Amino acid sequence: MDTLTRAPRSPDLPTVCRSCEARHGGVCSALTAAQLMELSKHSSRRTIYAGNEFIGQGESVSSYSNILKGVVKLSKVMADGRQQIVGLQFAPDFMGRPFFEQSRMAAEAATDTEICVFPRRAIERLMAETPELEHLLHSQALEELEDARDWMLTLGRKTAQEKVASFLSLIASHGDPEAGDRSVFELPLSRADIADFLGLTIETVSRQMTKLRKEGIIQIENNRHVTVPDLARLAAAAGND
Amino acid sequence: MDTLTRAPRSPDLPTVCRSCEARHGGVCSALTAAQLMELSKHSSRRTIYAGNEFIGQGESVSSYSNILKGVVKLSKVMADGRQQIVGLQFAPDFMGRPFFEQSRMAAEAATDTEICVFPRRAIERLMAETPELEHLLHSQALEELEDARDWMLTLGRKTAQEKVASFLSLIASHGDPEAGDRSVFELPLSRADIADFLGLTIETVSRQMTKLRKEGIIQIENNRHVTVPDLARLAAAAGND
DNA sequence: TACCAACCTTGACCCAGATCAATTCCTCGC
DNA sequence: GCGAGGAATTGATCTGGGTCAAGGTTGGTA
Repeated sequence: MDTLTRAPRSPDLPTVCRSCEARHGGVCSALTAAQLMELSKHSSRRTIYAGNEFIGQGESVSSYSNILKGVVKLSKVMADGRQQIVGLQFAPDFMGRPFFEQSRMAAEAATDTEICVFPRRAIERLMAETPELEHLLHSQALEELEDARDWMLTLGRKTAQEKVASFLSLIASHGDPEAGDRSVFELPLSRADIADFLGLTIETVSRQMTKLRKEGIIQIENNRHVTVPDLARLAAAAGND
Repeated sequence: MDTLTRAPRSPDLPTVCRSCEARHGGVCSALTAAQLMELSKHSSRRTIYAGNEFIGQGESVSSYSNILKGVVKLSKVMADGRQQIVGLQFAPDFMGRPFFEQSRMAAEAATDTEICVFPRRAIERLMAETPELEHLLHSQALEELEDARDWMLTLGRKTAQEKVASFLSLIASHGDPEAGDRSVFELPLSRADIADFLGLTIETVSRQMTKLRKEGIIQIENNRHVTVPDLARLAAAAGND
């Protein structure tokens, strides 16, 4: 590993994953063009339809992936069926649990999702020879940790109203930036999923959405299409300082 | 960084932090003896008494530390004072938020605590030149992330009874292993802290402890000293499959 | 050995959110 | 356009855990 000579990054070669024919998110930006080409040979694109679970809780994981499009929910389930969504992954997030053979949660497509899959071994080899890649994944993990801890505050200490407003704020800030306008977005989750994310019931989520609507903080069309006239007001309703 | 020659690990030199005169936890095991000696020059030992906050929320962080003894609680506070403990750090955990200049939470000693402090820059320099160190901190971060997500399930979906039992299980499994027996331990947190960790009130924590006591699942002496006759029964009460 | 202050427990009551039970609303196939 | 079936809303009622209010313990101090 010490003796490995890394190919210099060449600006001539496109830094895209060939098999995906799409620019990857974070992972690829730490790789040289040569490494990317090599990785491309082992990677493949997959489409996963909404509601499809593609990694089960307790399952062994032999591949990692980049999310190219869509939203993936990560959840933990108790023996009696109680469920908690512990994280959402948006494009262009990298998904994988380096070092853990067994997944301790399930991954399911919330919306129709496209991912680029590479074998676990390929990433681990690259990580061993490219400190920049490990650094990138490390900082991603720390950000996810920070997000998870923010959500713990939401779960443990906020009221139903604040939880729902927090969720809407989260989606507003992670929503498709192509639309340009952060104040109009589609909800990627059903009411049932929102409830599982917030530690509430479907009925409570629905009631709080109605309440926010009647207070003029949000507008809802066709269940999923949300408009927020004033994002600051929503943030205030979420209890954010 | 590519050209840096790392000193070989020498078995003759003790891999301990000189100024601490104590063996470090994870961080130091990835360093060579020479690096450890160098790090020792910049590190110092500190004692922090229970209840002392040593990193404030929003404060800028210029040093990292190893916990040598004691328990540290990490917490987030809302503008109106509602508080959530988002993690506990036990010896010999490494504490620090590489890459984040600003701490987004507070760190406070739960019990009397001894830490070994080094400047942020020193660790960052070492991390840049030692991939093993980054790898170690990366895997620690992933484990903390997994723990945080497990706790999200506890916060979002468990009953008060299950939450308290989950907390006791956690302490039993992280408690001082010198005692040998995992079924007898001192609680490192007050009832108020336990409540903040579980998203409950003091009164509810107290009532659930009494209930567990009356059911014979635990014994309590002097508020803090706990005996668990049957750890499996406690785990079952915590809702763990 | 007595006092004080912080911490913990217990009781009575209340309310936010859960549960149970209908409707009503979308979406999609035909 | 029509109907079927899942998804969402709304209403009525219940309850787990919060709130408010006393006491009881414990440990430190003199």
